[in-house]
Amino acid sequence: MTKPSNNSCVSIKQALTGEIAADSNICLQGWVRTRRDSKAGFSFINLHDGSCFAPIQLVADKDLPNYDSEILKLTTGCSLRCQGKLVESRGRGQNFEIQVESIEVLGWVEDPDTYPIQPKKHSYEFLREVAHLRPRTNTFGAMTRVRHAASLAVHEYFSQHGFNWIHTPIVTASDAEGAGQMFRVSTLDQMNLPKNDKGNIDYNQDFFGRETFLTVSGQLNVEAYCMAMSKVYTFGPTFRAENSNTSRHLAEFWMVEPEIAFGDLNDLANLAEDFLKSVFRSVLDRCPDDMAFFAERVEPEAITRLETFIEQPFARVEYSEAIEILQNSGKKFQFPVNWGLDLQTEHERFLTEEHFKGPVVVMNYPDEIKAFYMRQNDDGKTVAAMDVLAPGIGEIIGGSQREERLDILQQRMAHHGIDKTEYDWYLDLRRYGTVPHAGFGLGFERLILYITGLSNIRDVIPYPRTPGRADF
RNA sequence: UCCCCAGUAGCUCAGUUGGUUAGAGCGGGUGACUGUUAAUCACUAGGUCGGCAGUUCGAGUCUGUCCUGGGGAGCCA
Repeated sequence: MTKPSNNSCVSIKQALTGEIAADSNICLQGWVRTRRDSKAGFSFINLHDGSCFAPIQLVADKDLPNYDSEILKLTTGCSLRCQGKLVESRGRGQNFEIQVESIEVLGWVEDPDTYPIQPKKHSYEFLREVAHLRPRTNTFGAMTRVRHAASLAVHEYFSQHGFNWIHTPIVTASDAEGAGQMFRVSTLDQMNLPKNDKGNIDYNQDFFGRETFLTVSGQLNVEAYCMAMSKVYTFGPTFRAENSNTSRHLAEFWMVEPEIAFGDLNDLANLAEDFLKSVFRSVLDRCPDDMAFFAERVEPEAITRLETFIEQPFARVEYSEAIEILQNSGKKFQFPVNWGLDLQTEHERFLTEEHFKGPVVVMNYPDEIKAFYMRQNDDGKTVAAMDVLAPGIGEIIGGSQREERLDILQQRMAHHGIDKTEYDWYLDLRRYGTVPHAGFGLGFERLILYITGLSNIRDVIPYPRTPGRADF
């Protein structure tokens, strides 16, 4: 027997936003956040269902048949279905509430004493240990809705600007993209690895007939589609096996990588700026309650700094100028500032937080510290690379114009020790109708960090994967 | 991977120069009270003080080591 259809139920969001007429009889389903009893003969139950930030208040009268047997025993986390009338609230704190006509308990909390999610402040560290239950908290509910809104905003922006979303592969054979350590993908018996005549592991016998890994970037693949579709982007999971233990790194994260044909580094910087502002605007519009919560409880500037970000043009500075600014700052840095060295975290922070007091695009870096595919500038010593630095989180976007000239790309590959045979297909893109093109990579979780004001990247993805941890 | 910090009740924390039976708030249970808002009040249950080894008459407290977590750095998105 199946239960009666519940499709007559509405979401708490629908009930609270005035979408449903007052005095309507409606059905709601959700989880109990708190219960308060009045001996005057009723209980208040705050119910949440993830549809919006606010819970809805159920007013359950003692005359309900299961009042003593069940309703008085509801604790935080219990799930229930409720039938009742949507009425204007007689109390303060909410406009509408539900005058309950019936409550059906769907799931009890079997041991309320040890149920980890309580209506109180928990530490983020503790909540990471219960990552399967933390979406029931205000913070993670809000983060989840904001993450969703930002995802949609990414797709909407690109779609409205004529980009095609390209589903680049997760499994790759490229092992030298220069973007970091890779996770091996293999079906070989780890206890009994086949060897070739040289005594090495014989990957010819592996699933793909060769060594394969999880992708560290969809960029090279998406460039090929860029050379046909003109404007493309990837948005998917990315894997780095670096032993990075910081609040800004994950082993599995989501990356957005647009690529534009017929464009140069300035076009790319324009795209980055317009794109970020559009996403922020969209999240502020879609998630006002969630953002208000972050501003109130997590980061007071959460909303105002996004608004400022949207209004102000990005500062743009040449790498060489940035070095001069740092050298003339009078600041004592722990790491040296010299032309040819990469910017350290402390340098990025000075530029964004003290000198420019806002986001900065740093352009045209020394070629020696950048990847092989970045376009050589005419000065012979820099490449057309750019980083977008944001206050508080550092590098949020890294990108470049790509080297579209076959001979120079081959020289750079040789210089970086890249095996040309592995990248012959990539060189084909320069042999057959090459055009100037450019693209960047955006760490999606870093974007969510910046939007929410949360400070640890493990708290803006449902199940964080970091060195030594792959729970849940 | 390197440097620093932390680990005490289900959770958040206090615990003095080493000294009897380790405390509080929240959460749970019981009761009182109230159109309540993380309600309030009273009572109550709940702890091998991260593991192991050591110093000491005596260790939550000191030492070593391991584990776990956090912050910072490197690497990067």
